[in-house]
Amino acid sequence: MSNACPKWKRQPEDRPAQITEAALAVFSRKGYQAATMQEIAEAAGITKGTIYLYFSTKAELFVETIRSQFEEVTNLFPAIDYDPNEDPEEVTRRLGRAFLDLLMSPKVTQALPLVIGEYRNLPQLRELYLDEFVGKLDMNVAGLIELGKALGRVRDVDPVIAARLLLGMFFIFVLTQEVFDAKTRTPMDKDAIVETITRIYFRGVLTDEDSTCTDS
Amino acid sequence: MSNACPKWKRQPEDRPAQITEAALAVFSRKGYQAATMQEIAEAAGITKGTIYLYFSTKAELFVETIRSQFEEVTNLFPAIDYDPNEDPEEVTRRLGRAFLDLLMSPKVTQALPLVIGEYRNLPQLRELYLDEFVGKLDMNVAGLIELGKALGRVRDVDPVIAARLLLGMFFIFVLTQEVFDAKTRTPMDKDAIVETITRIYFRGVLTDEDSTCTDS
Amino acid sequence: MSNACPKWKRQPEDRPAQITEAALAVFSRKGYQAATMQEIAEAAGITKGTIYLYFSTKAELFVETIRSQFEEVTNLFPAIDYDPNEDPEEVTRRLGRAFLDLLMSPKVTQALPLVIGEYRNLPQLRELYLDEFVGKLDMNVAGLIELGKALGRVRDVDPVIAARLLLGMFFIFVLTQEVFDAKTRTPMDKDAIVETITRIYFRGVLTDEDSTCTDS
Amino acid sequence: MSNACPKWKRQPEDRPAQITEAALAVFSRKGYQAATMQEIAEAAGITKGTIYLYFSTKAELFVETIRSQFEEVTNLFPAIDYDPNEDPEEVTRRLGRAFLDLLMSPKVTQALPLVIGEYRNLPQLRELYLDEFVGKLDMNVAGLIELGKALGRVRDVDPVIAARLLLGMFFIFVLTQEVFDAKTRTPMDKDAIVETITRIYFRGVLTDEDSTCTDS
DNA sequence: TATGAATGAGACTTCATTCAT
DNA sequence: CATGAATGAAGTCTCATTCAT
Repeated sequence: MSNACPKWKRQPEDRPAQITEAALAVFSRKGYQAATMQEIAEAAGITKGTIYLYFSTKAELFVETIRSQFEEVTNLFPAIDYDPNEDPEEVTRRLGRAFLDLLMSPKVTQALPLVIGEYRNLPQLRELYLDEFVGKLDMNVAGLIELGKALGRVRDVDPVIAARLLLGMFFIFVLTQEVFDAKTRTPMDKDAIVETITRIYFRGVLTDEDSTCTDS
Repeated sequence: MSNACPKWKRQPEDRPAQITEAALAVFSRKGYQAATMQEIAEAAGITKGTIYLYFSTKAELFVETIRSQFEEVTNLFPAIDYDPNEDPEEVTRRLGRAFLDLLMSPKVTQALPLVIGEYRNLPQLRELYLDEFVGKLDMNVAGLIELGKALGRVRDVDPVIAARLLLGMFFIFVLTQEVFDAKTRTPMDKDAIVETITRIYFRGVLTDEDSTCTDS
Repeated sequence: MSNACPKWKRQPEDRPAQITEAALAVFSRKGYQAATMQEIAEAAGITKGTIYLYFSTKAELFVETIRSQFEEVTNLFPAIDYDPNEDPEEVTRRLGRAFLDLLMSPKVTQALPLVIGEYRNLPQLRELYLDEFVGKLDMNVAGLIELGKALGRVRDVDPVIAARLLLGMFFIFVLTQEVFDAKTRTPMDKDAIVETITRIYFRGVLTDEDSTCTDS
Repeated sequence: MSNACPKWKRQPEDRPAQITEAALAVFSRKGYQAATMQEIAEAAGITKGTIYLYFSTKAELFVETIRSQFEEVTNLFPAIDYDPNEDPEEVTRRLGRAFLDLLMSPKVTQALPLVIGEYRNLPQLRELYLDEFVGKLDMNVAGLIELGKALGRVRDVDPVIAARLLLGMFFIFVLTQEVFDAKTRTPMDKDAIVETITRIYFRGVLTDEDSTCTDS
């Protein structure tokens, strides 16, 4: 195909992916507006003009970059196999762990703040966030909760609200510890976080003493 | 008195506040970068140059705008009077309600995404968010949790982590329902949200049956 | 006159002079364009608006500032009393000294580069420089040279050219040593400069041996 | 070849030179501050943005413009071939002529006042003037003077001071006649100027009669 | 007289986008 | 396909000048 390419040739096989990867890195470092096509091109090892062969505007490049990240993320969590005999708390501790790893992966910690920062001017991002991210997460977790309810293991709560609460618990740590880098000021042990989330989500903060005698 | 003066309004005592208010509106509609000083000036009913009499750069105006919002918010929640005889769950339901109202106020729903969108290029925002917002919230709630622990009402959890989890539960709804406007697609009853948060935070999702016999 | 002025009152007796003095300092530090009315006002201990009570524009202030300096300078050199019996070389050494002192005074070293920098956009400066400065200097010195020629002491040279050459000899040192501050890199003794100028101007650089036998 | 292309000229090999040439013209007409990038671009037949592909700021463009002029000038005078048998006065008359032509060339008459007008805010100009212009001129001429001294032809004068005096003699005419355009009011014959400079520089203004008997 | 808040035109500079090569 | 020189619209910030007090 290439007539004896002398050095390393930038693989032209998957230019779009090559570009969105570089774009994510740059967008994530500078933000959407502050990032320049020049920088992105440099990061991708190509030149400005070439980007326009694959993406018609900067906005489109941005949206596609975000979409490709979200796709990769949501592709990761359908694989929840649930064994009804397993201790439900244990199931969720395991799930919670996987969940936090996912939400703390660079894909998410980079893409999320970008979406939050730019959804105003790029309406597609709003759809993307609500449908592809929150929506799919909700649906996944809500399904588990409904299952638990059917089995009498889970209380009578709104499954979607409950699902989103679990997301929120993880989210706040991702946002604060990772995105805002609070981990350098108030370090928190990842295991302790997962453990506390799991415990509170399942048992609540009150002692059993209270929990056995109170009825809300 | 004479509102017929065609040009030139005279300083209405508090120009800075007048400007930051207009600025919040415009920033919140367009984002930091996309907002122009021209627009902000128009929104404030003055001219571009006048802004620079009070704020030396756009960045400074932005940071001060955010700071003033955060100040107003954090000034609102020290007023937590806690009666030890009151049912702790009831206390928190009440507090939770106030909390959600606060976090769902325009001040927060406008300021937060701006901070998340721009903290990269404006380091002061990071401090502001961590110190003035998360930090103060953590401290407040963590205090209550410690009190609960001392009274034997609350389990042995890390107070700061537990506090932040509560914040996260509210936060995800603010972000999703308000900021991203999911309330127009998946409306959720505010009371149901607060009720579910309170119940889960205190009792967990599992039924009492489970909760009395399991030990994590 | 002043009803018990409490502290030091800025003498309102001669505002224009007070302002041009401050203006010279600021203009000279920053240049005409880079100097701001604000700075000048501060340097004069008054406020911006006040300047406009005495000078209608920045350009006018500038021209008047320069004019006042040139006036003071040219007022200084008519006082050349010439005693025909005195050794002409000695006369000029004395004059040269006074001349250099004058040209090296802050008035000149500050005003000259300003004129050179801005004569393009302010035609009045060109007149000022040519008429008030060069013209008067030429006339003064040329007069002496004509006198010398009449007495047979001075060779047959064009008096105006010769006069201006003397100015040039001093000028280059003022410009280079003072204005451009070369004195910090290639310090030169003031006396040596005056001595060399005098000697060369009167005797030329060639040795007497040559000077007696060559005829140009 | 095709001069019908409406938009978009392709890089004519040496854009930088094309730009600095246009810049010199505009700067020299308006001064540094008053010149606009727009005007310069128009003068160069390109658009504003293009200038920034070659010069990062207006200040850099200015300094480079000056530097390129000075370089061309200083590249012109090393070619002083000196024949010891030639009459030294004749040598210098010849050199003086070349010197004046050089200093009176547009390169110098345009660049010098610009330097004098802006050295305050652009420190590099000071270096440029002192090192590239005055320094190199001094060195050149001082070399000749030292040679003359070694041959016993030149008196015991400080070579650097003496060299600079010669520069000053030319300089004042350039400044006054050319830069300030005094030639339209008091025209002076170029040959007369060179002749007078040469004569005075070599023989002084005093008559031989005096020169043979006085000893300073 | 003096003030200084307000004005608004104008400059530099950036950068997404185009297109001749 | 790829390039990168060129474009030009747009935005921030400055500052001389005005004028109500």
